[in-house]
Order: sequence, then C-alpha cells, then structure tokens
Amino acid sequence: MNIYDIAKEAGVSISTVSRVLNSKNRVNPETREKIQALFDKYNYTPNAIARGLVAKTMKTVAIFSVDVRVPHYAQTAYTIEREFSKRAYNVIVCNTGGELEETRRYARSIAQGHVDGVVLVGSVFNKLGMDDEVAAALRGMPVVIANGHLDMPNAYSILADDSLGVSLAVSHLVRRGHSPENIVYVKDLDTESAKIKRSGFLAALAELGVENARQRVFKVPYSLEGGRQAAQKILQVKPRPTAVVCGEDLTAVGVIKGVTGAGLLVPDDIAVTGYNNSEYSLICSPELTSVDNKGEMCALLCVQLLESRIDGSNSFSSMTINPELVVRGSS
Amino acid sequence: MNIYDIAKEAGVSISTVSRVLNSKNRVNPETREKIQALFDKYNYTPNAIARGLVAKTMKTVAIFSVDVRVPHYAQTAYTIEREFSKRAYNVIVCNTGGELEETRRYARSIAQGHVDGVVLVGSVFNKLGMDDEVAAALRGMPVVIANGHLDMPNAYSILADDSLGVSLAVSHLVRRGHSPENIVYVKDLDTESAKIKRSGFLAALAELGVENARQRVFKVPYSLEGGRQAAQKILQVKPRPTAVVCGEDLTAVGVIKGVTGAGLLVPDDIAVTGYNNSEYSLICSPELTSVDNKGEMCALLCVQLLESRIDGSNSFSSMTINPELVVRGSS
DNA sequence: CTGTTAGCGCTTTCAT
DNA sequence: ATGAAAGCGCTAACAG
Repeated sequence: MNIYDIAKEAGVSISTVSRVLNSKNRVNPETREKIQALFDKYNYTPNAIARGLVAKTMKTVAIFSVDVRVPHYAQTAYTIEREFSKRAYNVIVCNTGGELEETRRYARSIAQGHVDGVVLVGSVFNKLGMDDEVAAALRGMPVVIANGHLDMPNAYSILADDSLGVSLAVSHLVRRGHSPENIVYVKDLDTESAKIKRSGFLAALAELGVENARQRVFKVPYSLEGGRQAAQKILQVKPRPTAVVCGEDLTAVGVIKGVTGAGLLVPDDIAVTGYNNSEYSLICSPELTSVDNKGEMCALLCVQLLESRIDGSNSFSSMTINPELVVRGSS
Repeated sequence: MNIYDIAKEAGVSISTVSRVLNSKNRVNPETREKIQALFDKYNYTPNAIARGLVAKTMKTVAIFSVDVRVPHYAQTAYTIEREFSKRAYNVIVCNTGGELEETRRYARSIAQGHVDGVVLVGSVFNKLGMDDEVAAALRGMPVVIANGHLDMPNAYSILADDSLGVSLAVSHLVRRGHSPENIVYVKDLDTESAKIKRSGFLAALAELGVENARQRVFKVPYSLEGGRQAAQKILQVKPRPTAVVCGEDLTAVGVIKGVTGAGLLVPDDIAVTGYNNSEYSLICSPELTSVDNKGEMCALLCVQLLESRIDGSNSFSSMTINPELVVRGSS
C-alpha cells in the first residue's frame, strides 16, 4: 500500500494524498476525510526510506560506545536514546570494543548518508580524528564527544572535570583524618580521562605538600580482579596506606574485596573511593564512596548539543561539568 | 558527490558506475580503475537511503528492551548488536520503559518500512500481540521474542526454562541440607517469566512433599530496597527460614544486605540464591549463587532466528534453553 | 562491455 | 484546492 494506491482509490492525485499526510497546505475537508478514511482502512504508513530520500535525512543518530554492558556506558546510552527518541530520532548503537578496525567499520557504515550525527561516549575516542579513514567518514556530520576531545572542525565536547573529581576524593579523605602520605591511587583504564584523573591525584597531593607521589600510583587492569591485584600490592606498602582512591567503581569494588579478603576492615583499616557513582557503589559492601561525574547530565547535554548542531541552530561548542563526591560507607 | 557526478567525470554512464560499485557484472578493467580512482579521489560512498529505496530494506533491526541499564538487558542488547553488526545490519535500540504508550510509539516508528525485523527482550512483551496498534505495526516484519511468547503469526521465540531454573536452585539447597519447609521464595517482577519462576518454586516444593507453599512466597518491588524489605519479612517468619530463592540477582543482593544488616550470616544462617548470573552476583559479598539462564546464548539464537526469518531461509519457530546453576559463596 | 530507461515512494514546485 | 511533473540517488532490466 503506497501513496499511489491511496490516490487511485480516493480518486485524487498523489499530491493531494501527500498533502493530507503532511497537513501543511490546506485540503478540502471532504477529500481530506475521504483520504483519512483510506489511511485507516488500510492502516497506511508512509515509507520512511522514500521520505528520507527526499528529506536527505532519516532522522537517526548513532552512539559509539566501547561496550554498553559497562554500567556507566549503559546509563549514558540509555539517556541519549531516550532523549533522542523524544525528539523523534532513531538511535543506532555501535559497540566498538575499543578497537580501531571495528570503529572504522561502524564509521564507514554511518557515512552512507542515513545518519545525521554521532555521539562518541568516552575519551577512548579522543584519537579518532587522527585516523584518516574514520575522520573522512565522520567529516560529513556533527559529532559530539562525551567526556573527551576530538580534533575535528565538526566535533564538539561535553567534558567532566575529572581532575577535580579525584581531588574531591582526596580532600574528603584528608578531612576524614587521612594523612596525604597514606593515600594511594589505583589507575585502571588507559584512556585520556584516566590520565587526567591520575594527574588530578598527583596535583592534589602536591597541593598538600606531597611531592613526587608517582610511586603511590598503582596500575592494574580494569576489572574486579584488577582491583584485587591492586589491593595485594597496596597491602605490601610500608607504612600501610590508609586510603585508596580508585579511577573506576569496578576497580574500587575489587580493592574492597581484596582488602576485606586479607582480613582488614573497610573503612576502619583502609578507606576506599570509586569513580562514576555507578550502581556498583550500592551493590557492594560496604557501600562505596564515589565521585559522581554527572553521567546523566553529560548525556543530556550531548543530546542537546548534537541536536542543535544537526538542525543548524547555533549553540555552544564545548562545556565542562563539575563532578561531586557522594560519601558512603567505604570511607 | 553522487553516481551522476562520478559518471560525468569518468565519461561513462551511471550504470557503469553502479556496476563497479556492486562489482557484479563485469566491467572493462580500465574503466573500472578510472572509476575506482574517482571514488578514492572524492571519497565517494553510495547513499544508503537511495539504495534502501530500491532494495526495500535498510538492513536494520530494532531491539525493544525495557531498560538497557539493567545489566541483563544490557548484556542481551550488546550481544544482539554485535552479532547483527557482523552481519552488516544497523541496530536501533528502543527503551520502552515497559510502558505501552512508549512501546506503541516505537512500534509505529519502525512500521515505516526502514526496519527489517525486531527482537523483543523479555517476557514483559508477551501481551503485545493483544494491543491492536502494536500488533498492526509489527505485522509487517518478523519478530522474535527472547524468553517470552507472542501470539502473532510472524512471531518466534527463544525461551529459557525458568521453571527448571528455579527448581535447580531449590534442589541445590536441599542437597546442601536445607529442609524444604525452610526455603522461601522472593518474587519481584510482574512479568510472565516471573510467574513461571514462582510456579517453578511451588512445583519444586510440591515435588519434595511441601504442599501449599504459597504463603512462603514474598512479593516485593524489583530493587535493592525491595530485597531488603523481603529480608525484613522473612526474618519474622517462625521458624526462621534457612534459605531464600530469589527471582532476580538484584533482589537477591538486597536480601543479602538486609539479612547481613540484621546481624545474620550468609550463608551460615541463611543461604540466598539469585537469578540471571549477572555481574551483580560477583560484585556483592558474599558472591551470589545464581541461576545462569544463558542470556548470551539466548541472544545469539535470537539473532540467528531473526536473520533467517528476514531473509526467508527456513528455520525453527521456537526453542527452549535449559539454565544451569552457578554455585558461589551465598549458599 | 556499456548506455538508456524505468522505477523505488515520496515531497515539492509550478500550473491551473 | 488540486494536478502534473520533476527529482531525491540508486538498481535493474533491456537493448545494443
């Protein structure tokens, strides 16, 4: 069933049918009703592809995320999808796994003109502008990156101040009586954001008079197991650290498990803080003090920014959100 | 840059350009190279919308999920996306929030001819066939439902035997020395699958000689807090139950927290089991014994089934997966 | 091997 | 208020 079939049965031309479909120009009320009746009778829905070909847009955006199974990314993807859905956009999701070749495949795919814009979730995508193929594919549409920076003229960012976020955790611990010399940091991911967090830690300690705290940073894989490994290493440090600041909630949970497993108490013997304020922080025991980097707000702003760039209304190019600390039982 | 521009500059007709694009029919090697060179020069990519209009497919599928932030759904959505991506499909995700009106909106949207098929994640969608609007919208394409049943001629299912799943947990507990009379069940969600789990519990107890165990089922909201509430109720039962079987991991974690908070030990005083074998089961303490309902396998089969229905190759209409129990520290 | 021509289903001038 | 016709960018017969 298409516009021709309807037109024929109604005894009018396709333009008239199109008019009632788009209810822009005025149509004789009688003919309009006759056509409406046929729409109902056949349960007619205009074809989005044909419309898209004329409109040069399918009203769809893509989300690039490393892995939506990671709660923080799931949260972000969810918010972006819901918001764009409200605005009548379809949302395609692309789990790149952090791999360049996959990212290229997705980029090539969305470069085919049916996607109006893309939001990149996470600073993992920072270097994407450097890859000629990806850059070429993404050149044609606005792209906004959540918590990262992309060196392309059509790229815009919503950033979280992760350096501030970590310093929040540090100063909280100090306020709780921990001596700056007894605080260590666990770095897990290898993203730009992770580097910024680490620097934030070093800067916060420097501010408190602890220079050269680099050896107080422990690098482990991003996983529960990684957190456990960190705990092992930390427990061997003399004198024993009294507080552990982690770059991610998942790792922090691992640290708690490692520390607890070794017979120590959290937070009495060792305090632990996480990052992202994800669900993990409520699931684990004790509940995790965590930096809330405002993931939902960030996603919301990404949508707002991307939408305005898509429909050409002017807007900002970049903005930074300040995180806050949520204190719970682990510190 | 389109096929006409390329054709003009190459001094050939658009059909020739189209031919090298699709490399089906043979083309003179020289002209082919000349055209290829132009593709590279202009970084030309054929327009997917135009292609779609001819092919009557955009090679995209939709995933309906209540909320991808729920780990089990995120896992499923992830697997489905990855698999379809491998098969060169775009994947649109729709977070319905479990609300009929939203579901209708999404259904109406994908009924516009640009979506080739849909997978419904979860038995929450069981009743969808009853809604005329949704049914009408979905009539035009194959739909497969993960762990549910849909009464439409174009609907196919991959099911997990949730009744078996719960009975696995029960018999494990009995084997561990718990008397059937001391085992209770926590029901959280209101889906068909949740009902089946509950029946599975009652059936398993009946098999063990405990009739009329209905009052041993506690209904609470699906949340950590719900689990805590369940724990409160359960602790008031005399004699005190020694084991709690839960319908979801999240609720099980809440039960553990509630029980632990009341000063009891898990599993020594009370054993707890969850369902889904989600990440939650590893995050909480003690780690959670949980029914692995093979979410990934289910997603994989959904993709396989939907794909075969889309391209008309024949296939099965329905199949059931058997869950397994993963025993951990909580029981 | 290559060009011409007709669609795909719709929107949008331009007439009437 | 309505119709005719062009065109969106591509594929697919059908002729040469």
